[in-house]
Amino acid sequence: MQSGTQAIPGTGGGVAAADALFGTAALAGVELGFARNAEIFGEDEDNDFVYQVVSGLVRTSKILCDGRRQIGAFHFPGDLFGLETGARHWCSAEAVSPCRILMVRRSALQRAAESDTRVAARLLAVTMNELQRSQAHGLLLVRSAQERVAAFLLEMAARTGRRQAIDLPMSRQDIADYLGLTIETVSRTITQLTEAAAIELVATRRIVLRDVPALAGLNA
Amino acid sequence: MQSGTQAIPGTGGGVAAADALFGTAALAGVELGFARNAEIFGEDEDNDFVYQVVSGLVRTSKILCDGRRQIGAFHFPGDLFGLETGARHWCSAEAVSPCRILMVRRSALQRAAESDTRVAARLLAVTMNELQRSQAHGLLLVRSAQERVAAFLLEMAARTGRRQAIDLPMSRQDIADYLGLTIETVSRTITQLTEAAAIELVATRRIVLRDVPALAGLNA
DNA sequence: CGATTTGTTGACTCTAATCAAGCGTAGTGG
DNA sequence: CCACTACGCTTGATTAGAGTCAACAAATCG
Repeated sequence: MQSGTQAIPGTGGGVAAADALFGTAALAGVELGFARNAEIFGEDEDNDFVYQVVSGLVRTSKILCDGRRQIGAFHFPGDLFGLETGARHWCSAEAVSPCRILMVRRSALQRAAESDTRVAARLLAVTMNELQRSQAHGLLLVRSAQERVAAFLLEMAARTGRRQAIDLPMSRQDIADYLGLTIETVSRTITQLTEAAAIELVATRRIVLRDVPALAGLNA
Repeated sequence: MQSGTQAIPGTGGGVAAADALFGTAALAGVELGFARNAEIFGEDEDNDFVYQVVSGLVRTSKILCDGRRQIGAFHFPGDLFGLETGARHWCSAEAVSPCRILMVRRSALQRAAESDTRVAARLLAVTMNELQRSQAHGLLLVRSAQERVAAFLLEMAARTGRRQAIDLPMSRQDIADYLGLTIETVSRTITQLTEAAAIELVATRRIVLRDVPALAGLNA
C-alpha cells in the first residue's frame, strides 16, 4: 500500500501562491499524468516549461560522476519546479509516486509576468522560497546522520500537514539520496530513533513521531 | 598582504545584471563601507534592504546549534545578496575583506519592479541564478574532501576571472565552513593537492592551479 | 622585537561507508 | 493455496575518511 500519496492535500500556502500565479494570469496549462519513476524532464533537455505539482510527489535530482544520485528537492502538490534560467535543464525530475503535473510554457509565463505585476511578484516570491529551502537543505548536509534523518521526518510531517503519523511516499534510497547518506545508514538511524522512542515504525513507510521535541532538539 | 580583494573587477555578467537592475530603475541606493569581519546584517534582523557588493567579498552564514558556522555563499562584486521573502533575515552577512556595499530599500526595489518589467525580470533571473548556485553548493557537500576543495578552487578561479593564480580573500576557517569541513582537513587536502602537483601554494592565500583538468576531473 | 593570530602537521578516535548476509513483503505462476 | 521469485529493507562485520585533540610553524601586528 502506498496510498495517501495522491491524497496529500497540499500545504495551503504553496497551493494558494501557485493558484494566484497561474490563475490570475489565465494561463493555459497542460495537465499530464506520470507513472511512478517516470521522468518528467531530464538533465540537459530543453528548458521550455515551468511545472506545478497537482497531485503526487516529484523529486529533482542530479547524477554525480561516480554514479551516485543526489536529490535536491521533493516537490509536493502546489509546488512549482523547473525554475531555472538556462536554456537547458540543470537537473532531472521524476515522479516519486503517480503524479498529475501542470505544465506551463516558460514564454507564456514570462509574457504573463510582464503584463501582470502580481504574477511577476508571485513568481519571484516562489523562487525566493525555493532558494531558502535549498539553503536550508544545504545546512542539513553538514550535520550528523541522526540530525539529518530527524530533520527529514519533521520536514515531511510539516509538508504533509500531519502532526503524528507520516506516510512516506519515497523509498529509503530516495531518502538516502536526499540526505546524502546511504540506505544502510538511513535504516540504522531510523532503528536508533525507534529504540530511543523518538519515533515508532508502524510500517516501513509509515512512521509516527512520538517525541517531536527530541527530534527538533537535534536541529539548528 | 591581502591585496587583490578590492581589485577584483567583478565577473561581468553579475555586474551587468545588477547594473541593469539598479540603473534602469534609477533607484537611489546608499553605499556603505564595512571593515573586515564587520556584520552587514544579522540573523533575525529586519529584512528591509537588498544589497549589492560594490567591492570586496561578503559571506552569508548561519550558526548551528552546536556552535559550528555554515557559510552558504560568498558574494563577489556585482552580486546581489539579502534576497529573502521573510520579514526577518534568515542568515547573517559579514565582510570577508573590506567592502563597499550598495543598499537599496526592499520597498523601493519592489515599486521599481512593479513599474519596470525589466527590473522584475532581472530580479527574477538573479534570484534563479542564486538558486542554482545554492543547489550546486548542496551537491558539493556530499562529496569527498578532495572533491570539495578542488571544486572550491575552480569556483574561486572562475569567479575572480583568473585562470592560474588565485588570491583567496578568505581564511581557512571560512573555506572549511563553506565546504562543511574542518580547517585541518582543508589544510591537509591542500597539501595533498600540492603533492599531487595539481596546485602550487605560492603563499598561504595565493594558489596557482597547475593541473586544471585533474582538479575538474574530481567533479560531477 | 615579542605577542597573537592563522595555518600546518601528527596521533588517535569515531562516524558513516562498504561489503555481505538475511529478512519480510508483495507479486507470480504452477 | 503454496512454493518461488524479486525487491526493498534491515542488520552485522569491517574499513576508510574525516573529526578531534594537541603541538608546532609561520605570518601578521603592535
